[in-house]
Amino acid sequence: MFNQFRNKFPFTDEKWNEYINCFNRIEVPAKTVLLEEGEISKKLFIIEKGCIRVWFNNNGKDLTSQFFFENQSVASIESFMKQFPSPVVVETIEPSVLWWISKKDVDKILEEIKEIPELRDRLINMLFQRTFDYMKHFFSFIKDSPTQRYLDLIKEKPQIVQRVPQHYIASYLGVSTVHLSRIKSKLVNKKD
Amino acid sequence: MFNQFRNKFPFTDEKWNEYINCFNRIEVPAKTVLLEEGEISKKLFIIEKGCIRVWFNNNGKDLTSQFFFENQSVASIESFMKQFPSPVVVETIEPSVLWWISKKDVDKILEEIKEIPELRDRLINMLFQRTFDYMKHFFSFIKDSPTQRYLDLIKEKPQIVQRVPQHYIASYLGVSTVHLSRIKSKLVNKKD
DNA sequence: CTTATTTGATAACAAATGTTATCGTCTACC
DNA sequence: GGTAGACGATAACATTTGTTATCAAATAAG
Repeated sequence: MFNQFRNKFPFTDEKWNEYINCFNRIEVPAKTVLLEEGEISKKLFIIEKGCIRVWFNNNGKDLTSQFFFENQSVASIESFMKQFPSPVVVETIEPSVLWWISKKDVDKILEEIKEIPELRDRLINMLFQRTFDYMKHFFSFIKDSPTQRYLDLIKEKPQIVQRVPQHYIASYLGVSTVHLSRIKSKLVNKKD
Repeated sequence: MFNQFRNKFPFTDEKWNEYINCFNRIEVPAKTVLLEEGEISKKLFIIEKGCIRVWFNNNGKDLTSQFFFENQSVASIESFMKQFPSPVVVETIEPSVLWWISKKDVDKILEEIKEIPELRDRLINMLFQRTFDYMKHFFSFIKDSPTQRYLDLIKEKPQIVQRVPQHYIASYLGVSTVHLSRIKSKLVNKKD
């Protein structure tokens, strides 16, 4: 699982192994809640196999804000970083194989590597990039119609359209499942 | 104009005056465009008197993303910081008295004060805060109805409701002017 | 293999929102 | 003081989207 990243980090083999050993492998079924709303996040997950969604409760309906797939790391960033109660739920969609690392170990590693400016910059960049992605998603709610958002999703994140059940996609696009069905059927008819 | 901030900065009088002298006072009528869409931002503005909106063109209709009032600083942050073409237009709403400072002078000052960690942190915090505000605004588009957004606006930013023409508020809330009128009239009737 | 659950499509109706047009008021400017 | 333009309210109608209900297909669990 981790060997593929080995050459990206300037650590001694000893350090590398020490860090790898902080991770714990688990297998969970579909629809496993990894972090409840209101809970304080203590674990960061990396996906070996499977798929996770992050959502929050909005007047009884769930609104999906992000999807994650293989090799991505997942947490309620605000809750994990600042140890606030999480505003979101983290939940598997498919049966998944995950590796988790505790907040304590992450802090320890971050402390140890903070002298390596190359890594620090990469980390800050990662956080920024995620923030930008988030912004872009929100932005599209204001700018684009649901139909346009769906077309963009097909183009830019085909994995989501292919692997995720449609009602989660509807909740990600901010429309009802019925309306997403309508959108799809209109698109098909337009092509004819 | 600047004396009110004097005690917030740990500079010698000499440095303070040098920095103050980087600012240029201008008076402009209402609806003056301070930064065009696509232009690279070279000036940061501080408002002594008046009111500014930042908006972008979305399929021919303008969509206001932010309002600024007295004592706030205004720029297309992305364009000013990274010298990209601006995605937004910066435009006065009322006749305004502004102070501007050039990108060059800002860079010079930032370079000089980067050794003062207190100031650096305050600056980073400011940027973060603005990003959070932005996020919060976007978020409300997904979570809340236009009516709810309008009620929140009255509560949290009464200045906007009081000073800004209604069609700009409609464009800020993401609804047509007609619909904002409807929302207002429904609210009035409900109170009776 | 059988059954329960999940998923997705569709219809019928309701509610929200946009569009266009008209009118009245207010304000800036000559 | 008169006039053009900006601003806001309202009506009538169109379009988009949500809601509820029903059915069919796919999938998972026993």
